[in-house]
Amino acid sequence: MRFEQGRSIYEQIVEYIENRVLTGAWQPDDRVPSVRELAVDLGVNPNTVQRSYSLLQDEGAIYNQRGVGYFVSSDAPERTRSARRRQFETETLPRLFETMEMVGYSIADLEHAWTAWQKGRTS
Amino acid sequence: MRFEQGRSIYEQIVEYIENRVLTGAWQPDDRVPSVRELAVDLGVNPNTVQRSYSLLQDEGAIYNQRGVGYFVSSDAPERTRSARRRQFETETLPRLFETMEMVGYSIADLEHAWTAWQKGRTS
Amino acid sequence: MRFEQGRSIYEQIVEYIENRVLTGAWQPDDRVPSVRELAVDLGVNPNTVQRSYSLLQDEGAIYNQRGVGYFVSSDAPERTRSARRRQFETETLPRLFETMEMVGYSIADLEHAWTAWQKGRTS
Amino acid sequence: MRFEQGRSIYEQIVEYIENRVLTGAWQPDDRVPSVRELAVDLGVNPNTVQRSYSLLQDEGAIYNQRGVGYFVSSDAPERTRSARRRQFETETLPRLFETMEMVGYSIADLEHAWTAWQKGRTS
DNA sequence: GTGGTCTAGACCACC
DNA sequence: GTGGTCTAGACCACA
Repeated sequence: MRFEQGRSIYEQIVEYIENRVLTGAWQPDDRVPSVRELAVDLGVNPNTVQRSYSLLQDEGAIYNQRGVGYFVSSDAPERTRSARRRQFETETLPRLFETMEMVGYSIADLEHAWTAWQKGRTS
Repeated sequence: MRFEQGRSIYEQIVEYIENRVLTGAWQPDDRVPSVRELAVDLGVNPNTVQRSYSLLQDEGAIYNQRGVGYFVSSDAPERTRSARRRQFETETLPRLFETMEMVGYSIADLEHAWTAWQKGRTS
Repeated sequence: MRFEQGRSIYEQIVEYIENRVLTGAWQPDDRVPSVRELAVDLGVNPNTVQRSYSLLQDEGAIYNQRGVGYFVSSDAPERTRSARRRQFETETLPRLFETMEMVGYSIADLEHAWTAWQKGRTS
Repeated sequence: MRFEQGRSIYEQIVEYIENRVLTGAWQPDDRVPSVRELAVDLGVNPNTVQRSYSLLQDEGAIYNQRGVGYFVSSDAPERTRSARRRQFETETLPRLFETMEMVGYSIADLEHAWTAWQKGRTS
């Protein structure tokens, strides 16, 4: 995984893990990688991973079993999905529409882009 | 103008001015407010405005006439619009589509949201 | 005449006038344009031209006849030429040579550039 | 390091660092001094160094690793060298040649000066 | 009047 | 520890 610059790394890790959960790659009660393990994998400071895990735990997406590790919560998928969806509707969409109007991007353009993107996705 | 927190002020000023240009509120060769003037208007430090102006000048959106002030470049609208559009297509859209798929938001849903937003816009 | 940005306008005007003198376009005791006249020609604030003229007068390149105008000094060509030459040898050349070494530009390269430049000059 | 007056400090810092890279004193992926550190070394304000680093980052000469520091880019030497060379050919040389013609300095004179300078360099 | 630079000092997010 | 941002205030060159 490569990180974009301009956004904090710990946020990108959170997003990465949420995506794993949303896509079902990680199932409820699966054990997630240990802090140190993931830190090595991502080439990142363990403190940074720790911060991401703490945040995810606060949100209830993962839980900790002392001395054992972190695990995916049973309701993580629904919880994460609804949170994302709410954020999507209240933050992403309004901004999206404003930008579209500003740069002259029509809803038709957007549909084309969507189908094009789906093709690229499946190929 | 009020500033969101979490993003730097000078970036929001840049965006604000670009929007002025995009919407045609400021025409090419119009003089933009002086650094000090805008600083007072926005209630920020002149250095902050200065930074925004320098950035806009680097992008070619405005130009400076020594001892007189800053002016909107003749090609500022097209330049800004195409820059925004490119960024929109390469950064915003892919992320958007991924999120849509992840949270189960269809292109039809998006069209509904669009028409709803447009109504709210005109009313 | 178009001005570069990054250098002060009054300096460029000084240089411009010195060049007229060096090339013989303006001869000793010729009258130079009035401050206002040149200011209009160059599309510049009269104060700026005035500043250039004052500087040239201090250097002895031009002299003023009250109520009449400015004139090229009799020794202006030699004076200017020797000043330029001194500056060239003490400031320009050392810097030039350092840059050449830094970017790997040989004296042979420079000769080629010279002949090429001369050709472009005559054509 | 002592700064010339008449040019901005942050530009001289940029040049200083580019020279370090060009001469190979600083190798790709070497860590450059921290902002605060260099500021103390040079006896200037950290903001000034920060400005230089931002500029160098924009040019791609250095990159930032969040929370760690700045590092020399892998292609910094070539990139910097070619940029300098381009600037040399398009800005320095034409002006040089014009001055030479104006003050009557021949290419032969210049070769002599070059060899003399080289001797002074090695001794 | 204009912009450009610099300092001093503070606060913050991040690693 | 690192860089990033912002403020306040000053000084300067320039038009």
